[in-house]
Amino acid sequence: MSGTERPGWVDSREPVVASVTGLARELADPVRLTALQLLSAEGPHTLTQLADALGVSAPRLGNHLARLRSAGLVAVEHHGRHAVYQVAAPGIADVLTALARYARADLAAGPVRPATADDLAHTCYDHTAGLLGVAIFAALTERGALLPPDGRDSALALGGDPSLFGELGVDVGAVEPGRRKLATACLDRTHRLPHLGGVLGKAVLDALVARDLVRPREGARTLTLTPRGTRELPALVPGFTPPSGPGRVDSA
Amino acid sequence: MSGTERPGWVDSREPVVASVTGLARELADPVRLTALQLLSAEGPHTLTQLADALGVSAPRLGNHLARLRSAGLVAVEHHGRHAVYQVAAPGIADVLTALARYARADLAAGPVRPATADDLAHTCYDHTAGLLGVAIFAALTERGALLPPDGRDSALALGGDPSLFGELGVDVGAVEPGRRKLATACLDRTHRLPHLGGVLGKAVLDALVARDLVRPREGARTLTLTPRGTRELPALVPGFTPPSGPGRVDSA
DNA sequence: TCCATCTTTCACCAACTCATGAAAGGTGGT
DNA sequence: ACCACCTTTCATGAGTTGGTGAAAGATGGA
Repeated sequence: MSGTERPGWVDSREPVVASVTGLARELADPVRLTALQLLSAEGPHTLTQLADALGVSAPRLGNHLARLRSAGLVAVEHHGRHAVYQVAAPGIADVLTALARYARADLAAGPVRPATADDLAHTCYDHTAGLLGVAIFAALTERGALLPPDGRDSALALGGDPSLFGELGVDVGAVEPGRRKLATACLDRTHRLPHLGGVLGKAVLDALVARDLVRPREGARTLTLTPRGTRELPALVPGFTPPSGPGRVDSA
Repeated sequence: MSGTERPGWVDSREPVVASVTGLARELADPVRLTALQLLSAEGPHTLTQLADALGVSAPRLGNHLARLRSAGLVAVEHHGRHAVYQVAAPGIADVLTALARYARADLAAGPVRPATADDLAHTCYDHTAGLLGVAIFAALTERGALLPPDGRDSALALGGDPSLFGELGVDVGAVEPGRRKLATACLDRTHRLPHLGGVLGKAVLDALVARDLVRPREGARTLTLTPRGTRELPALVPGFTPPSGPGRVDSA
């Protein structure tokens, strides 16, 4: 449908083009990308918290954060001698999610099948991570059981429709937050998408184990899918499709 | 910039990180971004078609397309002396959509409110463009009335649920494609999101005019929202919210 | 006050990106 | 065969980006 050709299609001064390419440039570096993913999923962090988490030096991270700041993507608030960073552009989360999903499809189409058993499902402290954990989180937010993280608070708010929690075997009202937070988002290290943590995350994992859908392996973090889990989880958690065959996947 | 990163969060060899940052790098240039947007929305193009449309020289575009090709984002097929390019990674459309939506929110939050009357709604040949056209297209695909473009065919396929067409006042069965295609995606120049073209696009515009929701201005491409349109269109087209009043907009 | 800690800035150097223009493959029509 | 056209490659040079380490602001506690 390209009819009349005016110059201006490709013009870095065009606002939308400038906005998109500017954002893409910021996301094109591993440090900046990971920092934004962590801030977006898990809420505000101090510079050293972030530097520790990412395993980079403080000056290196500081330079990148300064860039992100002048791009308007993060904001800093000084509390005493600590600099607390948080995302400043709320819409960034959708972009990060779209990119992470693209990467999953991209790698799945590639030569190496990355889905080891450990990648399929494992525990992160006491909650579910891996592809299963990520799929559960996505289903919860899409079904309105959970509000997606807003990058400003490390605690997650519940949505208006907790029915999916019920289908998973969790009675939300019965889950008591003790010292721990009720629900948090925890960025999956490999998939770069959030999974559910906190007391509610533990409750979901307990329910899955109680229903014999997954089974923890002794002394390891890997969760194995039971035959029943392989059969029932894809229907229970839209978007979760174990890659061909039962829980056993031979790794290197 | 690379090399000595410890196995950890920030490692450009980590597959997901490499995939995302690699994609972001490709999207960080106006020529590559626009080429991908055009190919993704409107289907395959020849190199010179693209170069004409974008207003750049053939060698310049060729270099960028070579990059996109080795990044696996586009594929080329040689037909005689023509090189036909098309997108090779289907998931790219979702990323481009997310980025364009981010840009809209980003610019709306900025100092200058870009929503002129012309930007709100105007005609593109004989169909609806501007914010209204883009919102109609998004609503049609999300409601299942239209399948989103797949980057391989310039013609769009209809979805399984044409009810939104009915609500817009269009009887899909009565629309006869003559020489023109029934439905095409046409990339909006400013918003970088598709709107509906083809005979069906004309039918939608005609229906909106017949219902006195919008009114074409004599001798201009600008469409003005009627009071009725201002009242009824937001309910009819989810996602379309005229920025508080027909013409003038004051900053928040 | 001094000291430890957290944060930011700076300059240098290596590596990368991109536009340009010329020239070299290919292909089809005459 | 020739010519016109479409496409690709190449080298150059200007500009940008990113890691590093040292050093300079800030802040709070002793």
